[in-house]
Amino acid sequence: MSRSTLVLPERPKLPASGGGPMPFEPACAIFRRYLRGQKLKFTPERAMILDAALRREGLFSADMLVVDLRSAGRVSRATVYRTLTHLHDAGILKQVFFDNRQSYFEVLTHGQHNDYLISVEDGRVIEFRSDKLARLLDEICQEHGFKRAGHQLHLYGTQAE
Amino acid sequence: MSRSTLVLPERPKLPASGGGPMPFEPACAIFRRYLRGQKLKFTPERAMILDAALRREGLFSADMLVVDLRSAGRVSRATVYRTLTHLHDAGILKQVFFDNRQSYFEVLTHGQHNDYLISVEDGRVIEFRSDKLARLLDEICQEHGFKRAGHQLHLYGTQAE
DNA sequence: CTGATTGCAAACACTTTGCAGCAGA
DNA sequence: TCTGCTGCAAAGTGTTTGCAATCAG
Repeated sequence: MSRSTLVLPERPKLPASGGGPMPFEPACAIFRRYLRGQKLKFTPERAMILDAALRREGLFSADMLVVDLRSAGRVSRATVYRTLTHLHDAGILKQVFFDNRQSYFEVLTHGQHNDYLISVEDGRVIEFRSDKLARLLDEICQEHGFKRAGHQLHLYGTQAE
Repeated sequence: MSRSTLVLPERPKLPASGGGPMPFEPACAIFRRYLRGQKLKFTPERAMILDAALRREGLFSADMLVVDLRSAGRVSRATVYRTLTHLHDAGILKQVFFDNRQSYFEVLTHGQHNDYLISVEDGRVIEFRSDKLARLLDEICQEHGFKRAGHQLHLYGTQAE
C-alpha cells in the first residue's frame, strides 16, 4: 500500500523560466509565428486577449482578463481560456498555482520576476527574482540528473517587525 | 488600469516548512492536543483519516485517502476534506498545488522532503530537500522585510541524457 | 446533556467541451 | 472553400456546505 512516487494525472505545464526565445521580440510577433506554425489562426479575439494580457502588470487571473475585455468589445470566457492555453504554449505566459481555486498568469516578456513572496497576514503577493536562486536550482537539477526547464517558487512569510 | 500587486482572494494556507513542533512527537498526540485546544473532538473517523495519511509515503490526494479508507470502515468524502483541513492547521500535513485540479498533501512528520522536481516528460514527481536552498530562502525573505513561514518549490526538468 | 460531527446531497467555483453558425487564409 | 474559431450553454471536477441525525466529552 502507498506508493512513494506520485505521477501527476496530467502532463505538467512547465512554467518557462525566463531566457526563452523572446527577450525583445514583440509578443505579438511571437504569437503569430507560433499560430502559423501550429496551423492556427490569428483572430481579432486572440489579438484582444493578448493585448489585454500585455497591458496587465504582474499576475492576473482569467477572470480579470474577461473583466478587462468587457469595455473593449466583449470576448467570451471560453475563448479567453482557450487563448490563454495558446499563449502559454507559445511561451508568452507563465501559469502559476497558488491554491486549488483558480490559476494565475504572468507575461514572461514583461519583467523577470518569476518568484513570489506571499504575506501570510494579508495574502499580498510580492514578485521578485533571484539569480542566486536560479543558479542553485540548476545545481539541484543536475544533482538529480535533470536539466532545469522551469520552476515555480512560493515563499510564505510574516512581516518582520 | 491593471494593478501590480495581486492579493489572493483567500488567506493563503501556509505550508509549514519543517522545523515545526513535532520532530519526534507522535502525530496522533499532536492532533489530539490541537483538537483539545480548539474545543474539537477526537472521533473514530478523524483517527482513521490520520492513520491513513500516516501510512502514506510521499504525496497523496484527498481522493487517494478516500480509496484507502474504503477497505477499513468507510468515511465520507466530506469528512476526509474537513479532517485534512484540521490536520493541516495542526501542522501535521502540508498542502501542495501542482495544477488547478486537485491539491496534494504530504505528512510533515515523515521525512524532510519538502520540495519537488517534476519530470516534464512523464509527470513523475521526485521529492527532495536542500538545506542550502532553505538558507537562501531565509535570506531572500529577510531582504524583503519578511520572516520565512514556509515555502513551496516546484522544479520542472527534462531528463539530462 | 449539549454542542461538535457525520453522511448525504446539493451547491460552488473554475475550467473544459459539444455544437451550430461564422470567418480567416 | 475549407478548416479552424467563436459564443453559448451544458458538462466536468475537485471541493465546500446546509441539514438532520448522531455521538464525544
